[in-house]
Amino acid sequence: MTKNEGGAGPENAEDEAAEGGDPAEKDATRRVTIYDVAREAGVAASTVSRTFARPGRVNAETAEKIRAVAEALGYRTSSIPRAMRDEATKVLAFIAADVTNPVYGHMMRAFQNEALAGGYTTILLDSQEDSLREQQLIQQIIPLVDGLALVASRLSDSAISQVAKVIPVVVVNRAVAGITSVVPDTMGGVRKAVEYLHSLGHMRLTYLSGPSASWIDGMRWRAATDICTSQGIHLRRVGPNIPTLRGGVAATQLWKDHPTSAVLAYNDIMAIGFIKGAQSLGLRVPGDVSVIGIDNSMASILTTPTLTSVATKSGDIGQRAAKTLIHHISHRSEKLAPTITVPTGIITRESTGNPTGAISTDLLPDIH
Amino acid sequence: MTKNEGGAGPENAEDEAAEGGDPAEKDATRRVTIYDVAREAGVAASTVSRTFARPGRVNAETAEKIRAVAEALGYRTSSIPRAMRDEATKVLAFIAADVTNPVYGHMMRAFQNEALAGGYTTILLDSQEDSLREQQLIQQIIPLVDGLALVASRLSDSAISQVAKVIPVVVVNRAVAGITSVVPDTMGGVRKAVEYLHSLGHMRLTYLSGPSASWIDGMRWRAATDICTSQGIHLRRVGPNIPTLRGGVAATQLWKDHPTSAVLAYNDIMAIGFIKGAQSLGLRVPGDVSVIGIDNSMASILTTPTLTSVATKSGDIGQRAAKTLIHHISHRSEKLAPTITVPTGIITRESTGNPTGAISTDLLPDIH
DNA sequence: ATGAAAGCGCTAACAA
DNA sequence: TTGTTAGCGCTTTCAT
Repeated sequence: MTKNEGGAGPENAEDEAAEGGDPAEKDATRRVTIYDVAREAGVAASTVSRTFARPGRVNAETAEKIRAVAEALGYRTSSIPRAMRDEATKVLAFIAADVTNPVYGHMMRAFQNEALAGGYTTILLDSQEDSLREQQLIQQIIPLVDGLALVASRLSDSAISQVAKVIPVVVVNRAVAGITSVVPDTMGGVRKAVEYLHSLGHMRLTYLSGPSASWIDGMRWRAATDICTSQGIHLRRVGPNIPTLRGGVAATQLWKDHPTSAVLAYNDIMAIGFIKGAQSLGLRVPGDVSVIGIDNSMASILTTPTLTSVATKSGDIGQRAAKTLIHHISHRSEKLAPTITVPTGIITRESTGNPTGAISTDLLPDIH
Repeated sequence: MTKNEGGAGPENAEDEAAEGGDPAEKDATRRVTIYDVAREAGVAASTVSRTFARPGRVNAETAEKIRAVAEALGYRTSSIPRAMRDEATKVLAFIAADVTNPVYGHMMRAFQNEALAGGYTTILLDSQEDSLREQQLIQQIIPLVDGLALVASRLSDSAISQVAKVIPVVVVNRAVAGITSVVPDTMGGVRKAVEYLHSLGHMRLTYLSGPSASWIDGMRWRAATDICTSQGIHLRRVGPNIPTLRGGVAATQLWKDHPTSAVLAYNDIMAIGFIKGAQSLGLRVPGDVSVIGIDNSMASILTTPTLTSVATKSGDIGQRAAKTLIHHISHRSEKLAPTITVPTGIITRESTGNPTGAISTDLLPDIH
């Protein structure tokens, strides 16, 4: 890899001064090394090395010349040998369960920007919601990076702890004992949603759960349970469901056996699917059923009605995750930071309103 | 890096059997190497190397034992030394302009799955639509990967050619002379859209263009020009615009100075923004203006009215890109494959209909 | 400030 | 089949 084929190479015809009876008649298809640069610049390889690895430890003029030669020769610094010696590669991996979900895209961006500020490059990996694939990706990538952000990981707690022994890890949208994690304030967000519904007059709520392997889904359900209990609201759970539009539509069928005046969904896209499903049943939203999503994604303003949603600032999460991870890397011996919670809010839109009570009982008299 | 701190480590108290008067009293914080494994297993380092790098060239029993020891010691294979020697790392980089856009997420997935089938791991990088950042990411990542997929690159043709001299490259959603590229059949897609509008009776069309640095935007405009000319349709261009919902809304203002009965937007999200803008102007879609997007993203079925859109199978593009790139890597000397075009279709939904003619002229009589 | 030379972890070439 | 040994490109002592 990393080299040209034998094709045309017209651009460096004049820089091989000492070419005549040259000592190394290499095949001319290798990549350029510090030795090439050193020879060309008339210095020792170590000087070239220092120029790039330890700026300042070399005479400014010498460095200048070396950089010029390196540039002309097309030399590229590489973090690889550093990695071989157990040193920093200055690369961070962000392993998400689903890169197709814009929420993670935004999180990754914030992560990347924060990482960049610390001198790190970020690479994104997609586990496709598959724990085996996630495990393989992690093993593949460990040697290349200084730290890992495991986002909505589908791995078991013990598997994550295992990984964290080998390399600095921060888990996102999940908590694992002993590992630093960054999570949204689920309890707060769900509370706001439930209290809002309560204030509207809703006394019966269904939670449309997400993937069974999702830790955060469990948190959301737990939060809903706690809050509904304390508020005296009747709560039901439907699921697990596939967290897609289709999954939301399908959930409508399960919900309608025991309808409630309000529904809280695992995420926006499922909430929208549910709305579509309800509408195709002839129900009106929010007239017959109020719906709240979670994520506050762009989709929430595209649908009709627009979707009330619990907003977690994914940007903040990404930023905190990067900051924390970088701190870990540079202070490996320090005690682990505790779980970091990012605040959450609720954005009210058109999908929520006062319950009419009429339709539900009318339509489906079998609720007890 | 790659090692635990000296902190609490209660869980592995039993696996250090041969610890007593050990020969190498290393500092115990290094990562485990093939030498560690070799010593522990009582074989030569090269045998361990072969076990992982060249399976089959080693006695099954020996290999078995070595694997066991390696596992116990926590040894991890690394492609790094291979990379140092200019050999394969079996990693591919997928550099996209915007990971926040689900279109690229899907493309990346298909790419990843195809790559996996060929034994490659894929990493995703986000240039954030910034050519400087893209350039830096590329330089950073080149030493770690065997090939690059440049998706919707914002780099100049010459910069891309430069990169392609150093490492196998496939450009996606763009064509660069001399570099293999995978692009949607823009001409075909736009033709279908225009012909469809024509069949509906539309004779005046506006193209809402995207980012000025986008190669594919140029292609779409060019295709629209060609086709409208041959069909005798009046075409206008509005933009460049930021390819976001907001950008689409803003474009409405520019459009309304010279309204047309139909609008083709650079992508779905802009099309939806345009619809929102038009609606807030009191116009009905498709009654007063028909709108077509490009991408056929999920957003197109979330809005009201649902959006007619030109569908490019991003999955197919990703797959072809991976296939092509891998072929390049293993056949570097071969002549470059030509541009690969992926077919395109049109999905008609509610945002398009017959022109009424009435409103436009009525509302804005200054069109000539 | 710079050079010479000894590694770093791993693979390849050559023996055995 | 396995061990020995010599690199790979770069960093790092240790001199100078």
